[in-house]
Amino acid sequence: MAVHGPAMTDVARLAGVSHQTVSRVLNGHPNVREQTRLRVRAAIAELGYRPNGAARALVTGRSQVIGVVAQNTTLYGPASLLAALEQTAAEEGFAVSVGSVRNLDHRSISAAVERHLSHRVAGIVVIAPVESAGEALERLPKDVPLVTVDGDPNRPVPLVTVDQVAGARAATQHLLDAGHRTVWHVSGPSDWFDSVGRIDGWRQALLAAGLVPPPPMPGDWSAASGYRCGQMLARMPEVTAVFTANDHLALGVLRALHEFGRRVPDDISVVGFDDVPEAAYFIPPLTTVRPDFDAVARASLQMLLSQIESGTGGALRQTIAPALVARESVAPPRR
Amino acid sequence: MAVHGPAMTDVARLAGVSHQTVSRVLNGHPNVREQTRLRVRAAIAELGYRPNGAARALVTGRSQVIGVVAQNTTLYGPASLLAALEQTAAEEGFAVSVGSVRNLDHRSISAAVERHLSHRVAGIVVIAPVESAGEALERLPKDVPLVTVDGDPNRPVPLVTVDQVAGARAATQHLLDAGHRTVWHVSGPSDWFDSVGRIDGWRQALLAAGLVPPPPMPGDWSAASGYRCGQMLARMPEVTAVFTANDHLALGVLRALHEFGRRVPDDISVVGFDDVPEAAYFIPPLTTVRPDFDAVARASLQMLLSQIESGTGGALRQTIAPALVARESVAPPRR
DNA sequence: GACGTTTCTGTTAACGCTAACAAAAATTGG
DNA sequence: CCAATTTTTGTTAGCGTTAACAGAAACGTC
Repeated sequence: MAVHGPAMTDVARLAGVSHQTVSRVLNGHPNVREQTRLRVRAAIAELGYRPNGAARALVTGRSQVIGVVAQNTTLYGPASLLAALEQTAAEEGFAVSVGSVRNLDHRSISAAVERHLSHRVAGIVVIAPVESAGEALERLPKDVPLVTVDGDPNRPVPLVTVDQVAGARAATQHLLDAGHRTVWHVSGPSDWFDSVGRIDGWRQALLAAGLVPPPPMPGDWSAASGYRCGQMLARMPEVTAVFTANDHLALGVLRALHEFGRRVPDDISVVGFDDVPEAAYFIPPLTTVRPDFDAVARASLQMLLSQIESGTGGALRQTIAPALVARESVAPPRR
Repeated sequence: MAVHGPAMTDVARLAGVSHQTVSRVLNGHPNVREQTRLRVRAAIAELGYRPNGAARALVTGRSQVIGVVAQNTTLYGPASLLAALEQTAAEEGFAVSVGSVRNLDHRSISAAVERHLSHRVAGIVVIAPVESAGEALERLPKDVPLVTVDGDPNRPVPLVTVDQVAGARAATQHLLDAGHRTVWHVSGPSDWFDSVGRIDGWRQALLAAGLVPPPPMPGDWSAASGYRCGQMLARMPEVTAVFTANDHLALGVLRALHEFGRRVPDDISVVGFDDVPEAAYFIPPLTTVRPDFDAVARASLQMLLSQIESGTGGALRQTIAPALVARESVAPPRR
């Protein structure tokens, strides 16, 4: 395609120096005379020169790009995470290349990672919330900086994760504190670690209160499945409090309860997870748990960068605590 | 960082051929003996060789990467678009590099584009829904394949866009057909083309029916602003039908109406735009307009690829028609 | 079997940059 | 003012790939 822009030698010629000096100016090398630096900068500006990342990547063996592997970036959680990662990476001078994936199975993940590797990305962030993803990761080249987000807590891979257990415990405790006798749970898909953690936290809170957890009702994150679970819950008169694994499930539950004439929070209290921006405008406004996606992004990127710089692939671990956001969907049970 | 993987010459040595033959096998060049091809493939597999995209990009002047510039990829529309683009691009063997941007002003956009250019992306897709973005685009190098999505219809730049006007007209007409005397509108921010188009379509439908459009109420896409507008609408007894510029605005309106005891659809009908997955679980299920993001992504990518291949920067234009999705939030007005 | 074609394979030279070293210029100290 | 040092600049050699051309095999044809 048409005119290749000017190269370093063109800048050098215009500034009356060698291309190496231009390179030094570009990379902030200290030993360049101020006057020379200015002349080079002027030449760069005049020609509209842009360094060629490919050439740089070739010679240094590493591009200023971070690869992200994620599934379904339409969901609120992954989308927020991706956006936050991109922002943080940009601040550090890194671009973000997305390799989204339809299914989080071995092959898809490996393929996405391969694509990133062949572009010589500096490091890879895998948003790997399901079991099958973890396996794919263990057979990756060991020399590629890697961080997983919301991945398997039991794998020896650097991991940043929202503290699902603590969040779920807080949500459940909040309902117990309001006076409810027990709390039901609409869960996410059982192969997501997020789901498992949230089930776990809910169960812990109940057990700690000396209660026997009722069977969790399995959903799939969607409002549709929340609606189906809600239809069952609505018909069970003993249910007064429900914790759903995310806000969209809660939305479905809310509608089912509404249809069955069970009022929220008067008859049943509901707590969600994620704090999607719309949660405050559900009917009624939803009490929920807000994970700090920015913090997760920052932590993962920092972890990745330290690997990139040091070259060591330490198996670190960092957990971000979420916060409960109280709104109107919780009230004491009526007696 | 550790071991650089094997290079083409290593494969060549193992297979007993020249590196150029390896290159030919990799690029599907026809004139290679079947037997040689197999030997090379075997060597590639044995060594776990991965072609170096940077080297390829350097010599061809173009990487297999498409840059996407977008704002706020957390919103449903942009997120869906991004995901669809990534899918489509992957099918064509392209990676997608995201340069999201806090504000869609000149400088941010230019900066994001610069970043992409310095990585020698093959082309750029700008999701540029606001006025200020357009200006930045006109001063870009002319030789970079570029497509804008949801951008300014009046600029000489290749553009793919959802037919906002037709969608809004359909939504409004749907309400008029149900028997409503007029239709109110809660709009998006006035600097978004999406908003302008939707206002336009709404207005057209009313004018075509011989009606005088009431003043549109300005929102900002958020449920919060929908809620504020809804509080006003709820107090106006003459209002029986509302078209909101997106589903989240509709959610806010629904809640305000609910609080004021105005029932939907019995007292007031509401139609949204976007068909977010949750819309079917609002109270009541929301009638809305569904843009086909996959189609938009396919069209933009195809347009971009044809520019990349041909080298010509034709100012094409393509419009994707959205579809009305009827649910329960619309009913005839009570007399 | 010699000759022109076609098909396949190898050789060489970039692409634009950084790293490593070499040379020149500026600075210092006596 | 000369030598020793430090700072600044230039030269050369790759990084791993593709493009362009050159050379070698294989295949017909007479």
